[in-house]
Amino acid sequence: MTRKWETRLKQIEERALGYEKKPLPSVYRPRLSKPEDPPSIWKLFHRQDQAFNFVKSCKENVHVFALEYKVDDGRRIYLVTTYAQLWFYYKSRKNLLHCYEVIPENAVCKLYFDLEFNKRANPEADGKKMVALLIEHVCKALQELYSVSCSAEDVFKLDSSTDEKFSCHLIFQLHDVAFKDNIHVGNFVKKILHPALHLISSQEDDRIRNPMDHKFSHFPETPLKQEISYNQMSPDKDIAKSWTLNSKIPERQESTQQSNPDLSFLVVKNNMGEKHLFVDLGVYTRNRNFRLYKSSKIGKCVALEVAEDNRFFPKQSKNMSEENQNFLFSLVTNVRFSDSLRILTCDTSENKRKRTNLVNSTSSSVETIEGFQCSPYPEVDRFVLSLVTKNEIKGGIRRWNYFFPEELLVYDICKYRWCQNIGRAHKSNNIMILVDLKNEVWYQKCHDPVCKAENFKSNCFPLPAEVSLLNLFKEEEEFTADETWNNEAKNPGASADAAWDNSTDDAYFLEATDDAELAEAAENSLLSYSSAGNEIPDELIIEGLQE
DNA sequence: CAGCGCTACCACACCCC
DNA sequence: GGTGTGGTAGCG
Repeated sequence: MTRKWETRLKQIEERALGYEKKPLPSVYRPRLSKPEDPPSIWKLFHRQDQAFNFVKSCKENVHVFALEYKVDDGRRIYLVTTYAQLWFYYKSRKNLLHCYEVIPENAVCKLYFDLEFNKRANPEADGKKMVALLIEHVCKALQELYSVSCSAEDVFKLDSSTDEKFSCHLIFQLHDVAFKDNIHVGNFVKKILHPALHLISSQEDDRIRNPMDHKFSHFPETPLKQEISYNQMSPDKDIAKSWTLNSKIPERQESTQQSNPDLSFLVVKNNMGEKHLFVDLGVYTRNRNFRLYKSSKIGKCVALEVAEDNRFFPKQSKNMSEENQNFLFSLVTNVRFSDSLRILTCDTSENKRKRTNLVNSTSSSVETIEGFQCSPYPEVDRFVLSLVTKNEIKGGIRRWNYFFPEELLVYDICKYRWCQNIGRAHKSNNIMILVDLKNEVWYQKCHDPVCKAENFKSNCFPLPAEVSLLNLFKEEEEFTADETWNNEAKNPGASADAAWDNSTDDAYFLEATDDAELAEAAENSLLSYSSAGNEIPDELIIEGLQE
C-alpha cells in the first residue's frame, strides 16, 4: 500500500517538475506542431452569426463551414477553420462526413449550379446531355452579357447521383472572373433561364402561349454591366450615371440579341408529375450551405465526387495532392484575387431601381449608400477615409470588396483622385486604396488607363497601429471571452480545439466538453482525432500552412 | 436549450366594379 | 374577383 502511494507520489512529483520546466501557456493556443507555426484555428459554434463574428475577429484566413450532425434534424453546427486545416482532417473521410461550405452573403464567388431530377419521373431524360446543353447555354450567355469566354473545360463537374436521382454540381472556374456574390449569381442564372421558367409556369400547351412571349429576348434584362474592374478602365466612374444608363438599356437591346433559344431540355417532372426546372434556383440565397466535395447528406451515403465526364483538370501541383486541389477548386468562395480580376454583377431591375433611388436621394449628403460605404471593418474604413482626406478635399468610399483568400480589402474611392504615380490628382479617373490585412500594409492603385497599362501599384505602407493592432486586441478579447466560457463549460469551440491540440494531455482533452449535444456531435464525427495520432507528416504541415 | 433563409401557400382584409 | 398583407409550414 505504502509503496503504491510512494510510486504515485513520485509520478505526481515528476509531472509537477515537467510542468515547471514547460509551463502551460496562460492563454490556450493550440498549435499544429512547431511553436513557430501560426496558431491553428478550429472552432465550433451553435450559431452561424457567432461563427461569422469569430471570423471577423480572426487575423487568419478562415472560413465558415456547416456540419450536419443529427439524422432527420436539419440542425447544423458551424465550424471556423482554414481550408488547409479542414482538408487535413477531412481528407481521410473517416469523420466530418456531412460538411457544407457556407457561402457568406456579400462574398465574391464563382458561378455554380445545383442540378437534379428524379430518374423515375423522367425516364427518358439524359442527364449528361442536359448538363452539356446547359453549359453551352451558360457559356454563350457569359460571352454575350459580359464578354467572358469559357467552355466545358472550365466547368468542374461533381456528381452525386443515385439510381433514383440525378444530382450534380457545376462550379465554373472562370479566368480572372468572379461574381460579386451568390445573389448576383442567382440573378444571372434566373435571367438566362428566363425562357425556360416560362415553359413551366404556363400549364397550357406551347401553342396557346401568350403571343407576347415571342418577343422575349434571349436574356430579357440586360444585367448591370457596371463591373468592378480593377484592371480595366471605365471612363466615367459616376455610378449613378452608369446605373441610369444601364437601367434604360433593356428592351431596346433585344433586337440585337438572338432569338429564343430552345431551353425545353431544362424542363423535368418532379415526383408529383409537375413541371420543374432541372436547375435548382433555390441555392442562391444568403449564407447558402453548399455541400462539400466528398461529403454526403446526413442519412445518405452518396458523396459528391468528380463526375466521370468532368472536363476540368487543374494543373498538377508539386506540393499538393490532386484531391486537395479538387477540394480547393470545388469551393465556391475560394476565389483568388488577381490584379486583373473582374467582378461580374447582375442586379434585378427592382434592386437597380432601389439603388438608383438611394443614390439620387443621398447624392448631396455626405453619407452614401449603405453596404457600399462601410465595410465590415469600420476601423479600416476610418483609416482609408483619413488617407483620402486632405485639406478641403474629402474623399469617400464608393464601394469596397473583400477577398477572403488574400484578406485584401479593395476600396474604390470617390471625390479624391490623387495618384502617387503621377504625383497629382487624375482628372477623370478614380483611385483605389488596397488594404492588405494579412501583411498589414496598404497601397494605392488606380483606374487610369495609363497607370493601369504600366500596372502601377504604389509602395506599400504599414497600417497604423490602431488598424493592425485591432486584430491583436480582438484576439485577446476573444481569448478572454473564451476563458470565461470555459469556466462555464459552455465554450462550443473548446472540444474541437482540444481535438486539434497535439499535446495529448488527457486532462485537457476530457474537460473540453460536458455539453451533451456537442459531445454527441463530437463523438459522431469530430473528435476521433485522438486516435488519428499526433504524427503529422512534415510535407502536410507545409502544405497546410502555406495555403 | 441551440440552424438558416427563404418561398409557397393560406387566411384575411380591403377595394372596386 | 382582384390585390395587398401577414403568418407559417416546409423545402433546400
